[in-house]
Amino acid sequence: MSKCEQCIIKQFNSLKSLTKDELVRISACKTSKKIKKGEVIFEEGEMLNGVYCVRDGICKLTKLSENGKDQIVKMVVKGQLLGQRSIISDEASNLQAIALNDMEVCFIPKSEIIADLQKNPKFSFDVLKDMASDLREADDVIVNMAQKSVRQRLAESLIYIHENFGVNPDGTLSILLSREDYASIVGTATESAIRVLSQFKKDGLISTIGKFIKIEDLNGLKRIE
Amino acid sequence: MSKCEQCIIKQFNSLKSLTKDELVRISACKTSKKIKKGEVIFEEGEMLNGVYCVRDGICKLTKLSENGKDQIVKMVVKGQLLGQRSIISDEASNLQAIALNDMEVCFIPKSEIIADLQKNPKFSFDVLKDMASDLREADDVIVNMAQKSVRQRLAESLIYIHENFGVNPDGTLSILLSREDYASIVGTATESAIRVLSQFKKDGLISTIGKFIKIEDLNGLKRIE
DNA sequence: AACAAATCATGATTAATATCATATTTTAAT
DNA sequence: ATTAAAATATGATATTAATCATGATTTGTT
Repeated sequence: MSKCEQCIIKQFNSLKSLTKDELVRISACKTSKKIKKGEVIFEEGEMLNGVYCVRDGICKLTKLSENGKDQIVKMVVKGQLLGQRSIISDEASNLQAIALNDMEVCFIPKSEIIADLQKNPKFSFDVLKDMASDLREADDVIVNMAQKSVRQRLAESLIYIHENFGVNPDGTLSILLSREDYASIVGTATESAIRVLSQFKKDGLISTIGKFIKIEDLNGLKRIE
Repeated sequence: MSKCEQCIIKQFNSLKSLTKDELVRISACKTSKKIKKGEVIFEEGEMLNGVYCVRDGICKLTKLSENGKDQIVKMVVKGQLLGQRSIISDEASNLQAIALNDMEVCFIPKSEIIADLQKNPKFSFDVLKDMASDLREADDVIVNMAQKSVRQRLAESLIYIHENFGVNPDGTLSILLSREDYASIVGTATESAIRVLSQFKKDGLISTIGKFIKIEDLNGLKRIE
């Protein structure tokens, strides 16, 4: 099993602020896990015993609405941490995590993380910054949900995925999502998401290669009202 | 000017985790301010030089949407801190803060807060918890915005205000908001907010005393679909 | 290869909400 | 007190998106 001290993934999250010693200790008690596409990493309402460091793959964080529909609140990709919020507030998770493709994660026990948070101010400040950034993003999502049309939100989601999660060699979005997932990000009916994507395709804003989506006219998407 | 060490307000926020010494130091460099109803505390895009501790009054945090409408993202009341997020991420504020009534706040310079965050792990863990809680609330708002009707969102906003900000002696909501503010919380047109509130009144779910709103049938509001 | 199940697609209809228009009432200013 | 401006209210209409219905296509399974 590879060692945290040498793992390059941590460069992308707050674990980079841990000392060598702390990393060695974490490495000793962490467990690596492979998670299959579609598998649940943790459930909404579940008490987490630690955080996950995503070494590879992507997952979605969803919340079940009272009307029975799932809403995707955030996507977490390689390099990011999963579950800090619940660990910090010492509450059951408010979100469910589901793998969108095959994943590789390291699980770090809660006690270890909490100890480091209380001992290493640099680490805790880094986690604080992460959370501040998540909060800012959440504010943006709230405003978009409240004020923009489904067309706009879907266009912006495509742009967001393009800019934040990158593209494959052929230019298609690296993340493969079902139409239902898109609907669940945007907060609309699946049929509506399908309709809007079809329209984008007709208008030459996007194209599809198999199930993959490619943005053909980024500026056009940005101009959607 | 009153001293932070003796101020009871801090019991309600993370400043309570500061040591006596730290509080004395903060007390020495803080400034008290009175803010009139409607006054802007800070603008979206403004660099904050510190955080505000709200001693009295209520303010709204809004974000301007691209379509020119303001969205209320959060309300901050007596006892809470204002501006931590921006200070921590060292970015311009993503939100504008406007007083909803006359306020009294203490301004604590950024350098002081940052120093304490880096020195006092208990304080920084407390701020972390605050932020985690804000993030959880933001997730809930996202899901509500995405999945619920205007009627539901407005009903829930009334309940939220009732439960979190309390009522006056006559049972009316302690916070006085314009119909435009309600629209801006729910993310709808002002006319729509007015219409829904009128309907709630006709249905006996709420009543109004002057401009104040009183919840008459809490369970009825909760049952709104 | 054959089949079932899931996903994607599109049309028709309905429901929710935005927008525009216009009163009425309340608040603020002179 | 009078007037202007802002906030509240309500109707009519237009737009957006949800829902219901039905097929086509893709994917996974035996």
